Amino acid sequence: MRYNETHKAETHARLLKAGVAALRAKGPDGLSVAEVMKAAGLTHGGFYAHFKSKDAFLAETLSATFAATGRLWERRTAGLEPRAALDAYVDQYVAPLHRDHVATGCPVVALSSDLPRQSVAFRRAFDAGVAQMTKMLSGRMSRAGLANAEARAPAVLAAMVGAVTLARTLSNKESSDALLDASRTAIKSTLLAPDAQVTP
Amino acid sequence: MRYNETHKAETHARLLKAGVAALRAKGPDGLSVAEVMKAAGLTHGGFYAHFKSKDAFLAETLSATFAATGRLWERRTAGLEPRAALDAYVDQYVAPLHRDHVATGCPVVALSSDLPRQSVAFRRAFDAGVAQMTKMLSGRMSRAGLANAEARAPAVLAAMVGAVTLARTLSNKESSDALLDASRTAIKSTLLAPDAQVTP
DNA sequence: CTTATAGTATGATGATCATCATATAAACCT
DNA sequence: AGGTTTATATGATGATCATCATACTATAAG
Repeated sequence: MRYNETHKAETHARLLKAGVAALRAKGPDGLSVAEVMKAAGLTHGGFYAHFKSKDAFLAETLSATFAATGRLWERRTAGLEPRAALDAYVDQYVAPLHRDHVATGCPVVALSSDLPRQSVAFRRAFDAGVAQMTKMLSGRMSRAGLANAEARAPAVLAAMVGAVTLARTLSNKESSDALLDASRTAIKSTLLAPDAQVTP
Repeated sequence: MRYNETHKAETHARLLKAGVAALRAKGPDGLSVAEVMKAAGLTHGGFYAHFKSKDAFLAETLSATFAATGRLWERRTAGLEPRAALDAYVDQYVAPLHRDHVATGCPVVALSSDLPRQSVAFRRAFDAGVAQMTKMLSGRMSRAGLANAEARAPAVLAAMVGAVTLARTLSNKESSDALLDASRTAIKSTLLAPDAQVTP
């Protein structure tokens, strides 16, 4: 059948949305083409009218995922003073709620170990996503008056990623909560380390 | 054919060894039964005489992997003074060499995001492995004269895991090296934080 | 009102895979 | 020496999957 001009673009967007919703939960390999099409209310055959390959789809989905989570975290700290926004970011990232929701949480934590086994396009998208996150954190840090933000942001992000990663591996809830508490505290004190040269 | 008593146990061990060699590189799902058998010089059919299922094999392989890397890190710091051993552990873990060798590196970094999609047995083995690593680090810390070792070890381990995880996602070598440097420094200064109460 | 069109559906193909049933063969025991 | 045993080999089964070829169908354009 013949559709209006925007129809294909709308379907494309719908497929991406379905991909974003499922990628972190199922992983790049666990996500099947048929499943994505079904989630968008279609059958498997038409997929290749929208994407050159599954790999291309995954790469595009990953970019969309980073973009979406980026917006989400912006929204969560919107309206706060720079310092409060930075604190809130760390507090909410290194938290049980984040740990317990892989499917809507940080894609770095959800997908990092799949990376070496994925296509070049996927890895490229991942790299860009991490760069975006680092830039965002660095921005938050410098707006909060911390010096050396650009140089220090990657290590801070690493500590945050590691905390949620390890917290997810612990089956004992108390231990996991305690780890998050300890990491949150350590990260915040690292933020105020000597070379941070806080401006008033 | 009939073999001597130890033959089956030897083959079992050989299969595990093949699994250990491949698990971190290919991931639990990317590793195929036939491939493991072939690596051990056998054909696929006999697999189920040794393991109840692929999942059971993966869980056993993961335990063996944690055990092997544990021994490896012990060996790497053997003979050093407690304080030097702790330093060496952090230095070698948060390092380019570790980042560049997924297949022989820390299983937590290599497999963390596969965890939610694996069997209960696998997750249990992972949990035990992390507990072992935490205990090992905690031991190193307290032998090095640091107080609160048991409470602080998990967060330190998280920062180490996060550093290598994030370093692996960065395609730019310089950025990745810089991240490792910064993280290593931050982790070491965290080790000496106020509540560490260093004993002379 | 007709027709060309383009987005989807149906269905096939070939690949990979875990798992299992059965056959084989060589060494241990008698 | 010969029958028994048992780890391993061969081969089949059914499932899942990415990808593609082809058929359909409703509508926008004429």
